[in-house]
Amino acid sequence: MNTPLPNQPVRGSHSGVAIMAVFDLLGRKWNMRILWELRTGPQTFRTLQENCDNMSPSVLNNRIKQLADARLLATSPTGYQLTELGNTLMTTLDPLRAWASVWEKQL
Amino acid sequence: MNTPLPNQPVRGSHSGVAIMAVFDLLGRKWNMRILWELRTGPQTFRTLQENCDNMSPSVLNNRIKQLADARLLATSPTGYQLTELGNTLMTTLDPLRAWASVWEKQL
DNA sequence: GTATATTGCTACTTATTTCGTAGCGAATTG
DNA sequence: CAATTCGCTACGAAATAAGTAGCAATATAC
Repeated sequence: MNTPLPNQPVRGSHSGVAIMAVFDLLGRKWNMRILWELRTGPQTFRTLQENCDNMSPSVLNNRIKQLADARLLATSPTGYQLTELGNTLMTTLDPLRAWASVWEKQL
Repeated sequence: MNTPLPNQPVRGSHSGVAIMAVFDLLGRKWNMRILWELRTGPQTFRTLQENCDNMSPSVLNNRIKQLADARLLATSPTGYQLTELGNTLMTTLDPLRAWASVWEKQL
């Protein structure tokens, strides 16, 4: 499973359009969640795993590599943390929380 | 595969917190892409399939049902289209395009 | 009004992804 | 130096997605 990056073909699309790479990357299970959990600060492998409902370590490890390839997270002395890019992504996804609560009310 | 909805347990989380349901739903392959393709207007089953890189009809059908359950899309005389909720979701995801292009530049 | 094409699917098989569990080697703590 | 914690790998089982064929219903063409 290769890491979807802009300017190169991604799963299901050969256009290389950046937004398609985003959909491919974030559409893989756990990726959005992992970034979300790291919003509030760095976490170790095992803490992150616990916070992501004990997702399997093999998948977590795989995801960490993908997200690192995509320059959205990086390792630090205190654990994995968002890069600047990862942070700005989370900021653009931030309004999702508000949307989710509207959604919740309407259902 | 059940449809993740707020206020009920979703894959990997039993909290019922709305944002987790969003991650579960949007984290499934094609869901974000399908909504994105419908941004600009209604599409028939087969057109949608073509625009989603000829995804398999079985999965498309499955996703349509999920997204309809989640009240994000509905059928109309001219094909499938976003509901009001679906539209507001796409609006909140709109800044992703801008982020994606920054991402592209930095890689 | 009958042949042709298109549309929305379903069925089924195969491939890929994800899960779940066990556990190892390195670093840290007592 | 024993015990724990940590990051991670291996690997079989389960779930999900892909790929292909095709059918029934409606629309279009002649």
